[in-house]
Amino acid sequence: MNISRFTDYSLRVLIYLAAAKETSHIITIKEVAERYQISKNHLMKVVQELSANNHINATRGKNGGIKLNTAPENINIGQLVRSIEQGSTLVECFGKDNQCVITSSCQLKRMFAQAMESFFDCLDQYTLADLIKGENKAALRQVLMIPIE
Amino acid sequence: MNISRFTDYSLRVLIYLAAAKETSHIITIKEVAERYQISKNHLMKVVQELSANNHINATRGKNGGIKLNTAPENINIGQLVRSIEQGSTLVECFGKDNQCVITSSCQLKRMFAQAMESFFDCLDQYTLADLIKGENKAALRQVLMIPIE
DNA sequence: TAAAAGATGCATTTAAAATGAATCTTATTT
DNA sequence: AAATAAGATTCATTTTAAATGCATCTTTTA
Repeated sequence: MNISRFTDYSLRVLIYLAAAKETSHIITIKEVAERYQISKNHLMKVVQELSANNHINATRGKNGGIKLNTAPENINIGQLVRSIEQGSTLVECFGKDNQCVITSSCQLKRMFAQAMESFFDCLDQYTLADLIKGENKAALRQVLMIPIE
Repeated sequence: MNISRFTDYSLRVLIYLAAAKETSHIITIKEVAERYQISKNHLMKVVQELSANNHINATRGKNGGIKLNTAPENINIGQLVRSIEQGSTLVECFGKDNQCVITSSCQLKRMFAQAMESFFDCLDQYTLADLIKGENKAALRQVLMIPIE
């Protein structure tokens, strides 16, 4: 059972931006990629999607960068992961080119769909704010080398 | 979000065996692979693991074959999928070679672990028997061409 | 107008999973 | 015993989706 790195990176970007909130310094994709030591190219695409979904605001050009578009309290983790992982195929029968011969008389799809809902419902309890509260915020700023100012 | 074909096939084998229960005819891996139109080689490995976990009984040699080792009512789907998918890495930080720099101050792992538990807890409500009850059993026997006798 | 940011499309690489193939082991039947 | 038919095991190969890289385009500001 696994979730794409794309989704993982999406969360990392949001965590970075949330941890850097109330900080004057401008955050670029390059910086985020460097601090996490991950592919800038992949991160570009991640950012692009987060931007398309209005979770973040990306501005081009000199002094451009990325920032949160919504308060962390209003970014729900379940909704977010759902939207990114939407289109993924949990098992063959969820997919477009399903070839399983018992599909018509099989209850697995229903069952798995329900389990998946439980998964997301659980994540629905959390917002981005929950990920950076208390001691975590300072710790994240330190390890990500985000200047406090 | 996805689950391996290996797990999918495991469930298909069990469904086949459960649907063929109370039938005198001996079931072989070859037959199951043919009826589902899937790789026999892969299925061999699936069967091997199901056998190792005592879910099914495999006998070698002439007139050998596979059969359920437990009543379908006693094969819990959640427990089964958990055991097969155990060792999988939901996201990087669940894995052995985790390189994520914020791991120590990140709440995602806890959160995802909880969501995964919800997923499996949901599947825990079902047993193999639930997958072959009512009209489903006859329908499965038909599409899988299992002789009724 | 140059530089610095993100956007986009295409190509390539990677890693995991799936599959194939060959051989070994076990059991049964003749 | 020998032949046959089943699963078990190991190693190699293929497939596929995901990730990454690269090149170019667009936008913004100094």
